[in-house]
Amino acid sequence: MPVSYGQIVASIREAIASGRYQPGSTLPAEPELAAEFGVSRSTVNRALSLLRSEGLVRPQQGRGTVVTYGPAIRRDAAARQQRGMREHGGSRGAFDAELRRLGLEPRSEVEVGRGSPPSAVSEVLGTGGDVVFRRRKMYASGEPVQLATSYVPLALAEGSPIAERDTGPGGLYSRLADLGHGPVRFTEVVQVRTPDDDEAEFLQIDPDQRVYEITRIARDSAGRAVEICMHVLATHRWELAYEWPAESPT
Amino acid sequence: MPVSYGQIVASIREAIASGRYQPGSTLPAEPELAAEFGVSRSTVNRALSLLRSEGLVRPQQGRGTVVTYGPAIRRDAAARQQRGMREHGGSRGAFDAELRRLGLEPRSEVEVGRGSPPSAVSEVLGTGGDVVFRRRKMYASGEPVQLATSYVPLALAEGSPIAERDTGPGGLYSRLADLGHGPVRFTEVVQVRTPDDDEAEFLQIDPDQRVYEITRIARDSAGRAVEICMHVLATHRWELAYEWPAESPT
DNA sequence: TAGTGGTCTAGACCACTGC
DNA sequence: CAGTGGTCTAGACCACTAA
Repeated sequence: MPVSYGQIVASIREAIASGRYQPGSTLPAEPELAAEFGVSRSTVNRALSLLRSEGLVRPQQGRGTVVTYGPAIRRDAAARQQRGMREHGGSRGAFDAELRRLGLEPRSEVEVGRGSPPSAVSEVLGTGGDVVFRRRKMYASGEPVQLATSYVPLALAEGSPIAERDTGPGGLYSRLADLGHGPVRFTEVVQVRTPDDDEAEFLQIDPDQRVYEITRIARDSAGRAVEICMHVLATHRWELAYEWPAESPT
Repeated sequence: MPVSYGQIVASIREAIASGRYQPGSTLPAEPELAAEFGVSRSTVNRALSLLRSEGLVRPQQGRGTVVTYGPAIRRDAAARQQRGMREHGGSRGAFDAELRRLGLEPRSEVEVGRGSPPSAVSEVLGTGGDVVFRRRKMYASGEPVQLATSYVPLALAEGSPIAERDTGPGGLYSRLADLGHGPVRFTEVVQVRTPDDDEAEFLQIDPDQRVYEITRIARDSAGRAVEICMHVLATHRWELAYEWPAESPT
């Protein structure tokens, strides 16, 4: 009875969990593992591919296969929208504060523009018209970790810092509040999928790894959607936290 | 230049998205696709494996590879804990109402017991002692879709319907309210990982597909954790929805 | 029984790394 | 240069399905 591919996955995964292979260390080479398990290198390679797609291991051509460091950056959805959180986070809002609290160095690149949004977005915003979009690339201590694109109806954003590169203290939501459309209620929908080519390249992940796609809708006190934001994050680097009261006010 | 595995994935994915391959229909056989793309069957098989791990396609030995029906059952975390939702949902709480609204037939199997919880759970509950656990297997129109295990401190649950198979109208949270420990605040943490063998078998998914692992903590008005519940759901069948107010009361 | 997908093999060629 | 992982091949055997 040959040793199956799944057994090799389980065996290596267990060896990592138990500490026999330390994070940062290099696994035995594929031909070596093939000999150890008594299988061909193809079979070992397939097993390592699965572990790579989980983010447990990072095979590198010419170097070897290294065990990845721990997992998760926590994204706390409720806390991000707290006023206090935003104002302590420096000029760019929640992402900065979030990462600094974890001892990481946040950095963002913003691209601002106008145009017609994807149809799914324009349906929710209701206005048939154009939007201001803010496309952000976000880094933690130099490593790319998140993509986010915000859409705000052009009629709201025009003439305010929302349409500028720097939205000022407190970020986008504080500017919406200045305009009398401060968001009072948020919804997020979380999905998991494989990244497209652009996302995979930016996040430095493989096409068979997984990303969260998070769609947030911010509504003002009149119930109008004033911003839609789509986030893309690698699932093996992030965990998502939510908090809400038992009986939400309507 | 050989046609690469990634191109085949992209090509088939696109053919499905564009409707050239309809949900429920069967793809051309692997040897046929191999001829079409000019590659070996191994390469086609690998490409289909990836599409299978995404849940886009379901290869079946002896039958063929069928295109999967649409994706998502929505799990609305905030709405689940609304009193009105619970009471309209029949006897077993939120899950039933959730699925009925989607036109699916809910069914649950519950196993109730006492014992010492996993260490991570007992840390949060604070009490070093035992718990009542409620392990549920949940089905939608006969198909297994969710695993959930609740932990409630034994001191709280003892002598109440919480420790029985049927928790009565409104479910577990209504019984906690009866005891003066009705939850007023919820937190959930979402992670994505591969299923263990038991989960894969119950959910009828492959070991390289992905599940959400959701950890919910329910707290009473004193801030005490009165229940911890862990959910396991296949990522390709569910999307998660959250809703919360801008300035949450402390 | 013929045809399907699941899996493993032995070998090959490649791009890349580090000495 | 030798050694690494990435990928593809041609073939094999298996378990399973449907006729």
